[in-house]
Amino acid sequence: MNNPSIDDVADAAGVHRSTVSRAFSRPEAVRTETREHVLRIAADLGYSMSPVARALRSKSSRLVPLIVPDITNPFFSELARTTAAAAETRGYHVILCITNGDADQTAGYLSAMQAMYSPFGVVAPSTKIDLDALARYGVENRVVVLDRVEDDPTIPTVTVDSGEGIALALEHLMSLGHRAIAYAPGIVGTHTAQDRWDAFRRTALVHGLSPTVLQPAPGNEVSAGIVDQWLQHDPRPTAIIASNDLIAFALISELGSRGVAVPRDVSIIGFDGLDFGARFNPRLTSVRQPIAEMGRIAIELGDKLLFGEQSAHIVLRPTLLLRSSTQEPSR
Amino acid sequence: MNNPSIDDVADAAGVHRSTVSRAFSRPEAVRTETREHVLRIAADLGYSMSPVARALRSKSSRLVPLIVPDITNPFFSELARTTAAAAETRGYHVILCITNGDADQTAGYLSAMQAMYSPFGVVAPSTKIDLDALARYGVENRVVVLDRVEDDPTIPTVTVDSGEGIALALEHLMSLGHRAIAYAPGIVGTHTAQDRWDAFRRTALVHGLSPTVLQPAPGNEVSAGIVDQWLQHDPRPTAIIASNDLIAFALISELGSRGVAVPRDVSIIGFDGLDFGARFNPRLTSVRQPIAEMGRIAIELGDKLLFGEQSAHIVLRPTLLLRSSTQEPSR
DNA sequence: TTGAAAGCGTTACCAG
DNA sequence: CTGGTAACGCTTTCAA
Repeated sequence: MNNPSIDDVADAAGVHRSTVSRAFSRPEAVRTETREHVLRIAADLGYSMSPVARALRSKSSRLVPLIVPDITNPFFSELARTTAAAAETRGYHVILCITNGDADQTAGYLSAMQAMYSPFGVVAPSTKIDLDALARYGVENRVVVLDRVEDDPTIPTVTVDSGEGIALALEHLMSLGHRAIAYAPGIVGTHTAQDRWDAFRRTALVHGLSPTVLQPAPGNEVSAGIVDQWLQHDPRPTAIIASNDLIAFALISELGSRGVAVPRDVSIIGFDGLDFGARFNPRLTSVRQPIAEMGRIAIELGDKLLFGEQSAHIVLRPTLLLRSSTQEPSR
Repeated sequence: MNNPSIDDVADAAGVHRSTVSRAFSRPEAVRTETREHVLRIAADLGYSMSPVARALRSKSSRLVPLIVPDITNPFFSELARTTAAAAETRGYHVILCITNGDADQTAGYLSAMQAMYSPFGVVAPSTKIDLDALARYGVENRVVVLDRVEDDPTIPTVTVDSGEGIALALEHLMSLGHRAIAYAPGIVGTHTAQDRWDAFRRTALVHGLSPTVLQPAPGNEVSAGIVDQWLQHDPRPTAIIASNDLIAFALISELGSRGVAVPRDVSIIGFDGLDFGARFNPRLTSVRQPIAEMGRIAIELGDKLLFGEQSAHIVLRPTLLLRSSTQEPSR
């Protein structure tokens, strides 16, 4: 027989199908002897429950949408990896939802999530825009928001302390002797970018530095624009904090193509601490976000949501990842 | 009313639920007038079909597993992006399945795929091992294999012509004046790696070159091992073809940390043509695989499988992506 | 602790 | 072309 159903198991075990059902989903509600017998027969028959039938009847599946703007961004792909791993560990399956930062797509995924009876979803939003869609579906649904502080305290969030990260970067550069330190915000509009920008400004002032920001002229390619700004600045900053690793990579590439070497001519520190940074040229010093924990905690929070637990707001601490893209200023 | 069911629509439209069902799934089997009326009412009510109930009854869902060894590898993440986009276009949803190259995990995903009534799956296997799992689950005829030539001709495949890609790389380097050209195979065991290796050997001989292979000593870190080999070689190769972009990145990083500059001291060409290569330092010249097409075609082939079409074997042609990591040899 | 019956929201099949 | 009936495989009452 090909795909044994619950009735096949019930018949073979000489019990009713409700007993088989209970043996799997509420083992404590079945006499030990019966349960073991049923599970044995089920194993012999190679039975496995139909998630589809279960979802239809119980109105709850194990399909967890992971909503990200762009999976080719290594931050999100590392996040996807850790989230998917944590999900599988707990018997969930991750549905990959790539929005390209488009609110309509996000909305579409959220409604698909309802239709699939997803127990909860994990959202790593790019911009404010995604969250409007959330507001429409998210509150009635169950959603965990990553890397984004949310106004609504009922939505659980997992974030990393931007202020601490920026302070780590700044203090590292200062300890190397840098004083003219610039910040490269990159593409604006994302909430985390804004957080880091603010933190830079604040922290620089605290340390008595004048906060230089390398804002590319609009219309330019971002990294080219930042390098232009850097070249024009007087005094020219001896170190740059990039708002994320991707910006740092692009910046170093652009500098390289103009004959400026990192860290010889200028130190660069990123923000994310992507594994890939260890294979960049030069190896990228960065503020490391605990991405593996973020994924795991997101799934745990979602899981807890099901048991009616209070929504939590977890703030993780970044660490410094010392590699080869920073050194003492040459002057 | 919250989630209107098919019966709600039927009642509101004054027809039977079978008619509503047909209006959606086999429109041509319903009189135009009736169909338009039904669809209108359905839209008014905000009705959308329950994919779960449909899957249970029809034994077919729109959930397509995408099975990859590692999503943080940019080749696979770009593939995931294009595949997911193509899937959504046709009303499929991609389930992200990350195997870490583990056969058990692959097997688990394949059986989950059956349980979810997936119409087909897309597999980008890492090693031979993944395919054994495929065979065991008897889902051979519901799977599209990417980037891997399969022995069984009934399995549809999408691949890129390795021979042509290697020839493109070799001829590019030769046209620059290189004669001492080495190949860096990187991690072995994957089928495509083997293909490219063979192609290099063959093509080098055709061009009258002696095929130098930079095989890292076992136990070493791969990129360090390759660089060691390169340093020891006499005459020292003036150019290296990396078996994929990731190896090229790691190689350039390792060379950089030893004071060897690319392309000044040695030219490097990758294989994949990842978007990210444009942000590397230096910008990476590479053999470009048409990743967007691979994803799209994979979904199309899967789609066709459902209509009982013959399984196809699509071979795509690579192109040369000229950037900044190659130049004339200095000597 | 177990059994029986009634759905969950669809589609397949057979009549008309 | 449309309507009715019976499933799909499970969970959830409610009774025993």
